[in-house]
Amino acid sequence: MDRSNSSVHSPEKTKQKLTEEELVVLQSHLEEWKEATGKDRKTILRVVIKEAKMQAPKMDARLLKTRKSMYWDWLYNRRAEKTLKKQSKFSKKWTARLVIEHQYKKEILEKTGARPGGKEMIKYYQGAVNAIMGGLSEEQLEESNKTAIEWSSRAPPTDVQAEFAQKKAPGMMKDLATQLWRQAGMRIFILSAWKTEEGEVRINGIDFNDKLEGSSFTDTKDWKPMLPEWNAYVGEEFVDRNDDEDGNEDREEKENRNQRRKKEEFTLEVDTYGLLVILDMKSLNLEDKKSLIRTFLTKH
DNA sequence: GTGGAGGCAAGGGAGCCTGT
DNA sequence: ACAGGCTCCCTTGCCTCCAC
Repeated sequence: MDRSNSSVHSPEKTKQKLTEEELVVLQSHLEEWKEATGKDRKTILRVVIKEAKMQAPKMDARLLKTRKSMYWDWLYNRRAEKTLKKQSKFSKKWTARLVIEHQYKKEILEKTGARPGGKEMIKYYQGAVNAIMGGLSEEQLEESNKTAIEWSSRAPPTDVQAEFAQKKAPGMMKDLATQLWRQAGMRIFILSAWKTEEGEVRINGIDFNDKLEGSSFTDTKDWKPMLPEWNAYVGEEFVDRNDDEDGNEDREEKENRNQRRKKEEFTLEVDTYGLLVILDMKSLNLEDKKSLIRTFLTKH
């Protein structure tokens, strides 16, 4: 932000630096910009141009055009401060469309008019999404847009998280383990805990070392002693997170939750006696299953 | 024989990248 | 700033491959 720092080389080619006032305007729209996509970014840029132009030094039409590019570049280059070069491969950006696909899943499938899973269904899927979206009001679409920003910047609701935990998380963990091994020569073993859509806590130890030029940790070492501590932590952590989640729950909801908490504690307690909780078998491939079952049998 | 993993199908949207 | 090309994503169940 040091104005005296402007380039002294080939001044005729050097753009005039953005003023502090212009930067204030840009900064005020940055967060909005980061969460927006495509068309919305253009809308934001228009607002920025309108506001920043008032703060900009006097200039002719040609310079003004350059200025607009500078605004765009300034915002674009700050689109993801933390990972400027590359978005994390683990991040997920929700769009209004993706939100609608999730929220209207049942209606969309009905709309395809075909048997789920068939070629016909796949063929008509996108059209069905478009039809559903076409049937929504401006307000509903705007709401989906807001939801998309909310889900991207904070987190999607628990049912979406549960689905992700089941369908995508195993692949993500394998990816993480592979990259850490390749890029850092690092070995990891992941002890995880997550909540299903039904609200049950599942615990899983997962290890890809035998697929990464190494031998399996879970297969060759006794990792059971880790479980009691982990279970205790999970018991506390998952309960706390729920209580913090929303402040406006009614009493009935709270009671249901407490009942659920008891069930969780029971599950976890059993676990501390040394039973491995491998409820999430679906998420494991054959090798991992064999490995876990071998470990399980060895320990009993 | 059984059962899991992974590929596959169509097609529209969206982001990224490159070049201008 | 933006066009165009490329790649990936998303949907669900079928089907093949493979290990046991």
